[in-house]
Amino acid sequence: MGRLQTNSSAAETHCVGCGARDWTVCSSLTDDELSVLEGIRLGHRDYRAGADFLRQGEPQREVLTLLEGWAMRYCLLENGSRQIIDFCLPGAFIGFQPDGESPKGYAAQAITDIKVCALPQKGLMDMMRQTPNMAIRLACIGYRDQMAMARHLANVGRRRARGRVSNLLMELFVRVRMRSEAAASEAILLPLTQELIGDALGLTSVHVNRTLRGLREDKIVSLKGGTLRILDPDRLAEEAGFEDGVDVLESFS
Amino acid sequence: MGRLQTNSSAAETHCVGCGARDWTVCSSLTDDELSVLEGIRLGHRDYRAGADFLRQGEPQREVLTLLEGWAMRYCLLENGSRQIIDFCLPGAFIGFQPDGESPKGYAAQAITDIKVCALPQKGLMDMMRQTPNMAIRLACIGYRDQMAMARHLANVGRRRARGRVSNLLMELFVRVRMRSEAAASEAILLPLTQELIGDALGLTSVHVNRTLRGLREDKIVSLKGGTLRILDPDRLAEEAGFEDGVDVLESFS
DNA sequence: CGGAGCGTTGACTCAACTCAACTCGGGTGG
DNA sequence: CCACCCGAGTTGAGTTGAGTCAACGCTCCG
Repeated sequence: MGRLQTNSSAAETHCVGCGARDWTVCSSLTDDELSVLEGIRLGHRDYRAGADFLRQGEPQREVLTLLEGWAMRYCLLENGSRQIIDFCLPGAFIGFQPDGESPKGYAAQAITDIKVCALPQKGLMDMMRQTPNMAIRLACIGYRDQMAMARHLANVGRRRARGRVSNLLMELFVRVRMRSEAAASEAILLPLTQELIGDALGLTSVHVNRTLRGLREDKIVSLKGGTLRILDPDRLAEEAGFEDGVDVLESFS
Repeated sequence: MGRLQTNSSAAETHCVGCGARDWTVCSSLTDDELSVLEGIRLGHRDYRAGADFLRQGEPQREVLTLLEGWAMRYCLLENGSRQIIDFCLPGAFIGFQPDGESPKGYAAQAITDIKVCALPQKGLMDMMRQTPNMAIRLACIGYRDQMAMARHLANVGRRRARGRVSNLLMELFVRVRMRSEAAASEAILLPLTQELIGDALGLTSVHVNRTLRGLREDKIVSLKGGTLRILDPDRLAEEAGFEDGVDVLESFS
């Protein structure tokens, strides 16, 4: 379901040459540690846009690192609505749960076509026991993501629609910019529908639409056909509640 | 400011006898590891209700384990409003940040008078490098808290006031119940003002008040003078969106 | 050519906010 | 001991931000 091919074969690159490595768990591992990791990994996988590659309520024996494309983690509520927890960019570490046996509290879905690198939970836990470096790295990622989620929570809980949307766009802009070498133009690709934005921000897609119109009419941003253009960075930062403009970058994944 | 006394002295109990231990980082450490930890800890501290024992924007060289009382972590927004990230009960691990030097993204405040156990960030990191067990434990806590925060986010983003309040009360009830041996009566102590509840849920205190009135009039819960009484657990679970009633307990801290 | 999915817009509704007054209880100082 | 004050909780009236419902346009794709 959505899965394109089985574990890809010999053609698969080694971890050392991994394009996403700078953003993954694997960064800051020694070459030795990296080869251990390479020993236990289950290989790469591709999923189509829209594929649920991690299901809520099911236990999960694997952990995934996003290598290419956009994904998201989300919670499904009993009332049928969906809360998007976060948007994942290459390097994101998805699905880790200390207690591998208990059912996951969230699901994950591919937004664009994606490629992931799969690791067995168990093998990873074993490795953590032997190489503290790995355990530390995982802990760091866990707390970093926690911070990002706290910001997201504050955004949803305490800002009006315009502020929420501005804040999210700003955050995504920054995150995308960080991993593309050339920071030349102010346009980035944002493969999000208005419904996705709404589900991340606790708004309806209709209201996201109106809000975006407002921002467009005020010449602050334009989001059209998957392209986000920041027309007035200062105004946007203000609407978004970024006090220090773009200095906060460090704290993003 | 709010601090009652300096590091308490010899009277301080050993980690082995720590009353909060079952809920702390320290659980699941061997006696040896525990004595290492005991070697680096900075001692206990007491803070008055209302004291900000961890400030947003300042780097933090210490990590705290809550031993007694209630606390909260919160974000202050530029617009002056406050978003409560979570409520902390004894055992909570507060203030850990992989990169100890960068400023904290949130603050923490005592809700009641509290007692905490302080550890140096640096010492802890060193210990993690030597005892993988500790690193693993920290990672687990980080991901567990992440899950709790995701639930909180979903609650705030995708439920109406009545559902949010019900959900929060249910969660707190369960958490408090878990750490009190006798689960006899249905009443617990909840030292939260309506304003705190509002700031956690993205509501105004006025609206929390009306919502609580509604729940009281419907004979679902009563929250009066710091005492929470669940009058109709089933209805509450339904309002709160707890599908399995009280089976989800495991996943709480 | 016809759908399906996404975006856009308008008209109407309603949940939650704002503002403001008033109560109640506990603490404090004269 | 009493008057006062302050913080928390209540309640009402009016406002508004966001949701709902519904129609319609556009584009891509089969």
